[in-house]
Amino acid sequence: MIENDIFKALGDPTRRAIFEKLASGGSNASALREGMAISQPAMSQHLSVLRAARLVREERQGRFVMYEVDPEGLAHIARWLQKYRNYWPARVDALKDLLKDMD
Amino acid sequence: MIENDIFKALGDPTRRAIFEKLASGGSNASALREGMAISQPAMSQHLSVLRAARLVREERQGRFVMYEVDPEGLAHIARWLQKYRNYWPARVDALKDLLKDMD
DNA sequence: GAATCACATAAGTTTGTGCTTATGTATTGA
DNA sequence: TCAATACATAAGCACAAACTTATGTGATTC
Repeated sequence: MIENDIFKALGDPTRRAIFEKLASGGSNASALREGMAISQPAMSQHLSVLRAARLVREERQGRFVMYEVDPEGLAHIARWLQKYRNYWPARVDALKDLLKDMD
Repeated sequence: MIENDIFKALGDPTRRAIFEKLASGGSNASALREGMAISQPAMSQHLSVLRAARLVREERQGRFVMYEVDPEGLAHIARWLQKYRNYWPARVDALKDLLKDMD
């Protein structure tokens, strides 16, 4: 049940902050820590949780490990959300616009 | 930080099951329990968490309390997701279709 | 107004989560 | 090959979360 991993991963504010940082550009684990008052092991553990949820993916580059957003996790949320489309309020125009952009 | 409440609420499989049930039709708390191997207090507590996250809303009807999906929580997830639209994979056609339906 | 029904809340227990310090592992460069 | 760097893993601790049983509260019915 991947939804569990995804929602649990995003249920922690520190992890969402890390994810948000990565969303504005890939980075290695050490660089991610800058300005974040978080220990190295804590960061490593958070990244591990995000990776298990497929919200983030890694690629080793020498002795650094580059992290970046994995679209798979986000896509999964989008698919989950879609199941409840009947309940979305009428004012999702912003979302409509964004999808127009993708054409 | 409402995202915390929302994602934490959805991070529990029992709570997602409850939400899913409500998505296919409003119901009172007792009716929700049917076929769910969950105690009455547990259900009440789960509903309380879902309500705090604005994923669900209630309305007292006599001595019953009707629960139904609150669009506000879902909309909040949609808005959150939208921030990362750059990372959505190209194949979100299903989502596009759904938005066409809303026109 | 007393019993009953539908549900909420309280208090306690167990398990899970997020952190810490300590140590291990892979890669690089002197 | 040895030290340093970048990161992962292990173990332990404190707190939160999900359950339980017991009890409280508001609405209905007799």
